Amino acid sequence: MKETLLELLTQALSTLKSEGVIPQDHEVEIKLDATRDKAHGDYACNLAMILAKPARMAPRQLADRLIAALPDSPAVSKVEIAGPGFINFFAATAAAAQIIERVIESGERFGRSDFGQGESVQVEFVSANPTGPLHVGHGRGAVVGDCIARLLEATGHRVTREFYYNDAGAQITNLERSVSARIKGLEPSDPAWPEDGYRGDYIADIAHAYRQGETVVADDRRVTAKADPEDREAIREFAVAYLRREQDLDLKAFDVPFDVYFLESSLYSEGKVAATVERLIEGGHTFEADGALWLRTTDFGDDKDRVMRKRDGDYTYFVPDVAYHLDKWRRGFTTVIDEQGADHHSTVTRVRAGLQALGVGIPAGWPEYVLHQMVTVMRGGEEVKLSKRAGSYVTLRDLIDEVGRDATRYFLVARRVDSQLTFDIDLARAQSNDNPVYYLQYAHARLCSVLKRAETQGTPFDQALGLANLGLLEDPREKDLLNRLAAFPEQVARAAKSREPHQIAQYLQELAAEFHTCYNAVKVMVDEPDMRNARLALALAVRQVLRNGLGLLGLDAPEEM
RNA sequence: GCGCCCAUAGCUCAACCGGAUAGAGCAACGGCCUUCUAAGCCGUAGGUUGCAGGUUCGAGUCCUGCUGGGCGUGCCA
Repeated sequence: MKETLLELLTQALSTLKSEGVIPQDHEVEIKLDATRDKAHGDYACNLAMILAKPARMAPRQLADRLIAALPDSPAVSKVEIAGPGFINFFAATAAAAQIIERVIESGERFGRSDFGQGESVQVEFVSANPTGPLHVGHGRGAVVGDCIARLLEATGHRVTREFYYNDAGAQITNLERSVSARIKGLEPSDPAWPEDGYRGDYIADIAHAYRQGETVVADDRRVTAKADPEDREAIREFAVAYLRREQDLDLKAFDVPFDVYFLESSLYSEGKVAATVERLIEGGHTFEADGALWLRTTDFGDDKDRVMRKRDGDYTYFVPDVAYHLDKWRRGFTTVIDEQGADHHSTVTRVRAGLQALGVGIPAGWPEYVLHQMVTVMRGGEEVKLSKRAGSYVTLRDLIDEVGRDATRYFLVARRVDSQLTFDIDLARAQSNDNPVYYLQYAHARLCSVLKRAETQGTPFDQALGLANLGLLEDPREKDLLNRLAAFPEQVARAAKSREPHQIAQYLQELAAEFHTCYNAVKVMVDEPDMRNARLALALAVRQVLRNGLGLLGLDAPEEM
C-alpha cells in the first residue's frame, strides 16, 4: 500500500517538474507517514509543505496541484488536503488488506529484510569479568545486546556475538586471594581477611567446591579442582572456571547465546599487546614522562593524555582494549557495536583515540557504542546497593527465579537505553500476573485459541476463501490492525538501524492493544463463511506478526495461558 | 571545575528524518462475562513536555543559557 502511494507521488512530482511548477533539479525524498489520527486517513504526506518554498507557491495550493497530478488508482479511496498542507490518503479496504496475504505467505520471514547485505557485524556485550555472579546491570546489557543482535540478523547482517573478559589481571589475583582465604577457613570479618577481598558468600561456595575436587564445565573451559590449598595457580584457574560456569548458566537461563569468548590474557600471550604498543610508538603519538609511557590522546579529541605503561611496567586497561579492537578490525568486522554500561563511557574516547593513533585506516567513529544507563534495584522499598565486595547483591539469577525470564527480559529491554531504570523487584513480582509481557503473550494465546476453535467447530479456516474476501474487513478496528501489520517491516528496519530494541516492545504493545480492542468488538467466528474466513485470515496474520516480534525480543509466544 | 546521559500525567515510560488535538501501563473513579480465554474491553479524570530565550509555515524533538538528577573525569577496570 505504502509502496503504491509512493509510486503515485513520484509520478505526480515528475509531472509537476515537467510542467515547471517545481524546479527540475530540485531533489527531494518523499516522506509518507502512517497517520496518528485516523481522521487524517491512513497515510499523510508533507511534500507540499516542503516544496512550497522552491515552488514559490502556498502549501495548500501546491497540494492541490500535486493531487491533480496523481494518477488514478483503485488502491486509493480518497485524497484530502488538510491543515497547513498535508496530503492525506485514505486506502481502499481491499488494497490495504492485501498485507494479510503477504504476511501469510512470508510467515516467519515477514518483517525480515536484507538491507544488511550480509555485512559482517560484531556485537560485543556483557563482557563481565569472572569475579562474581551477573547482576541486574549485566542483565540489561545482556538483553539489549542480544536483541540488537537479533535485529541485525533479521535485517540481513552476519552477526558474531562476543563476550570479552579479563582472566588474568589484578582483579583475578584478588579473587584467588579471597578464595584462598575461604579455603583456610577465614571469614570477611576476620582481621586476616585480605584487604579489598570479595566478601560474598559465593566465594565460600567456590572454596568448598575446590576442596571437594569438583570439575566445572563452562562454555569456554573445563577445569578440575586440585584441592591443594597452597596451589594458588590452581585456585585461580578453578575460581575463574567456576564463575564462568555460573555466568553461562545465568545467560542460558536468560536465553542469551554467544559465539565467541575472547580472553584478555590471549592478547598478552599472543603478543598482541606488545605489537600494539610498538605500533603506537612508531605512530609518533607517544611520549615518556614521570617514568611512564603516555599516549597523546589529546591529538584525537580526549581532554587529557593517558598513561599507557605505568611506572611499575604494567599496562593500563585501555592498552589491551586497543589491542583487542585492532584484532576485531583485522577479523574483518566493518561494524562493531560495543554494548556496555554507561559507567564505562570514558573508555570510548580512549579506545577510538588509540585506534586512530595506530594509523591503520580505522574510521574515526569506529567502533560504535551502545551505552545503557545504570539500573538501580529496589527491594522492600529500599535501594539495594550493588557491591561485589560487600556481597549485598541482586543477581540476575534472583530476578529470573523471582520474576520469570520473559518478564525480566521485557522489563530490561522495553525502555530506551539512555534512560536510567529502576527495577523494583517487589513490584515486578506483585505484578507478575498483570505484567505488560503477559498482555502480549495473552494476545497471541487468544489468537491461537480462535484459530483452534475453527478446527474443533468443524469449520476449518479456508485460506483461499478468506483471501478472496479481504475486502469485507471494513471495520475501523480491523483497518487499524491492517495498517499496523503493514508497518512491521519498516519498524524492524528502523529499530535495527538505530540499535533500539525498545521500539519493538513499543510496537508490540500497540499491535496487541489494537488486537484486543478489535477482538472484543468484532466476532471472528460468525456463521457467514466469507466474513468468517476473511477474519480468520486477519487473525492468522496478526498472530504471525506478534510471534515474529516476540521472537525479536527473545520472548515466548505461548499457545495458551 | 570540565565531559557524557537524562528531565514528558500522581508513579513507570512512549512519541519514527521537526508535523496536525503529546500517547500507553500502573494508581483513582464508573461501566461490560447465557457469545470466539475478563491475564481482556469501554468510558471519566489527570499536562504551560524542568525554566528562559532562539531557529521556522510548524519544536517534546534542533541551538544557546540556566536549574535539578545520574555517570565519568586514576599510573583502577
